[in-house]
Amino acid sequence: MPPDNAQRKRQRVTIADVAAELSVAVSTVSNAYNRPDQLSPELRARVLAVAAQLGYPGPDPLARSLRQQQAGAIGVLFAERLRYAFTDPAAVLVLDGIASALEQADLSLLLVPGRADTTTTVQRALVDGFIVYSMLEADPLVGAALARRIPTVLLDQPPRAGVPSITVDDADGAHQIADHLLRFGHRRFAIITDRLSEPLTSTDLSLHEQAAHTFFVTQLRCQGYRTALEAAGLRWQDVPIHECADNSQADGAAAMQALLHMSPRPTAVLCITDRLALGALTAAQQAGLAVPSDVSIVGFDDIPSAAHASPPLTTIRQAHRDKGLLAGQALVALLRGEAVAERITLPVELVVRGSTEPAAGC
Amino acid sequence: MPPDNAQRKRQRVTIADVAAELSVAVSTVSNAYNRPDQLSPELRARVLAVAAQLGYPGPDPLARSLRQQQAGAIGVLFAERLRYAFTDPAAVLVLDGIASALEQADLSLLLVPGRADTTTTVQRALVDGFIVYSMLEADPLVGAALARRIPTVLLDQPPRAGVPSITVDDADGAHQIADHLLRFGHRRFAIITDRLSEPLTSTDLSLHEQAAHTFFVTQLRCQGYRTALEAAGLRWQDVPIHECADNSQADGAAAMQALLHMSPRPTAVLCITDRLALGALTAAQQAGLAVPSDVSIVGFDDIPSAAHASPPLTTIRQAHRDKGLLAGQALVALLRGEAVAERITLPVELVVRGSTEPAAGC
DNA sequence: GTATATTTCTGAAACGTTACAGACAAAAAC
DNA sequence: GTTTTTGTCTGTAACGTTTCAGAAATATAC
Repeated sequence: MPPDNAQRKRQRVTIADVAAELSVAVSTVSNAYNRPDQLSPELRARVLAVAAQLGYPGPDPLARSLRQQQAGAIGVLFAERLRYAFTDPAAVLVLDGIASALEQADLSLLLVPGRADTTTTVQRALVDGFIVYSMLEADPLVGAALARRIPTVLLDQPPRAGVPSITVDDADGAHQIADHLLRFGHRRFAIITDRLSEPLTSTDLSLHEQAAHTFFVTQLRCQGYRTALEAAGLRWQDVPIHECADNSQADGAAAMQALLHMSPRPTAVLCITDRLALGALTAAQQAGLAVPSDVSIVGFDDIPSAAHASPPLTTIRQAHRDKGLLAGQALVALLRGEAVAERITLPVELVVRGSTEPAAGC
Repeated sequence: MPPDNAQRKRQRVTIADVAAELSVAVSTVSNAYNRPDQLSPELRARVLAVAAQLGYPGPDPLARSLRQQQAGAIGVLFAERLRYAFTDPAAVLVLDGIASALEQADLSLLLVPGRADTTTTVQRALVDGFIVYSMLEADPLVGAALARRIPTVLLDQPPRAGVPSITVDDADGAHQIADHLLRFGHRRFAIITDRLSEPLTSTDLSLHEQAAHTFFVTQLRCQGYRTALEAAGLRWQDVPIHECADNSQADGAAAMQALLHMSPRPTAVLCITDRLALGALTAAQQAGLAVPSDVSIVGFDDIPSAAHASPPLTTIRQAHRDKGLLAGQALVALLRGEAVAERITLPVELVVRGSTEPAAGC
């Protein structure tokens, strides 16, 4: 299709053209669209007819939004790559929840691409507010969003004073699921996690230093594992941690393969997400190991496919969709000038399924 | 959190305030942000310092967009409920593809909620273009989008003159997969489809009448089934069609249960999507039937979980992600004033897996 | 030392609306 | 027959930027 068709950028028809054609005031044309009660039905009909004839596409949204000082959309900042939003099952559920909240408020949802090299998309996003979801605390995009000084809600983010935050009790979940394995008599653990800036092998201080470069939920979950294992008398330094570049099944499988070469082999593998766990599961089985009799594997998140794996995955359930819904509702409330809780922490629940059993010799 | 905190709508700081404070022209402040080469580094530093001190959040995106006549985002119209976009695996892949294309062009993606009762969200969407994806042709939202007279690409939609359209050869796919079953000797078919306005049991004319109220791909696929079956000497009127309200596994299962009560029972079930097929599969198995020996089941789309089902699903593969990518790229080209193909049709591929086998007695 | 660039800053005109106060006439109230 | 209300329509001032031609000052060329 040549560009010189109906979609070509031809001379723009504005409200002024319609007004001129009819010899009425521009405000009258405006009223025809926005306040039908402010003019006679006959005139309104004429205005609309002339507008159609002239090819006037209706009031320009940008001009209207500038005048009314509202964009009618909220922005979601999530992950480095926009496409990731559509790939991760847990994220999909969260976005679904956000979408539900917005739908009720007639707001649109702007997905802002998070290229690390520029913050301009955030600075120029036409939105009335932001939901910042699972970004690195040090990510410039987060700073750029907060610098906009528009209503913002943090979701799975380190809380900041003055900004409503919704978080999940990830540390508790990690603690619970590690405890579950400890009660089964497991003593040789390994951890498969997504990207850490450095292995979590040093002191608390170092934990804090690297915090800004580690995903908040990753931090919390690792902390949960740690406190549980240390409470059982295990030394954190002795627990092998395998770090994956991506939260994907493929990376989980690769990590598992690496762990299987260790000796003594771990009898329980703590995966920081279900996707990694599912990968680990298949890798273990392909290596000829039986799950859970040779090795117990647990995940985190209870994504839909966790229940359908064989064996089904023992994991930590959280209400992904409600989490998103809550965040969306909080932002909507903020936009309306209503009060909002500064901090909400959602509970988690241990879901025991077939991928775990007592350690051999118990 | 009380609304009177840092996020309260306080007196707004504009570029003029910064300029006044410094006794420079507003254009100088503007240049400090947008054209650093247009002013001395010292003055620029002073401007930025004063801006920070005054709490100026940077140039207002709405005003900038109005002035520059571009929103920096494109809108996607999809399904009735925004949340559906995040639920359907095929749609997720398509959106992922669209997102990739936009990411490269530094454009954001606006998901417009499609409430049938109002078109205002479409009319007011702050976007430079639209991708209309799998909407009912008669949906007012589609009309509203086209009425905006901004660059638009149709995806899995009935083509319209002057608007670039990207479609998939769904009819061919349906024909192929029906043929596959016919070659296996099947003669007793049933069809499970998503919402139709009326059962597809009448003449071609009626097909056209209801077209505007049926999803385009549903139409194409049903046509494909029909031509294949009729070419094999079967009468379309004799083929039971079960219509589902939603494209969900649950609805597919319910449909299958209904079909199982028929006698003679169909030996082959054509499902118009993989999700319906997966539901049908489990329902058949729960009813004590073996798939494929008692009944062959096929899907359409080759979503990721189709390969992981047991038995894995025979289906029609299409390049969901590439489809979205192509649509995104076409829209980007349109926005740049480049020429774009008016019509692209993507091929499909039959993927034979374990859910089909020759009919008993062959 | 004049003419020509170059750098740095300015002012006003858009961008296309909507909100609001008011003008005018016709209808309603007393 | 005056006042009050109602119904229609108008004009103008925002909304907060960016753009662009040009002014002023400073540097460069000859």
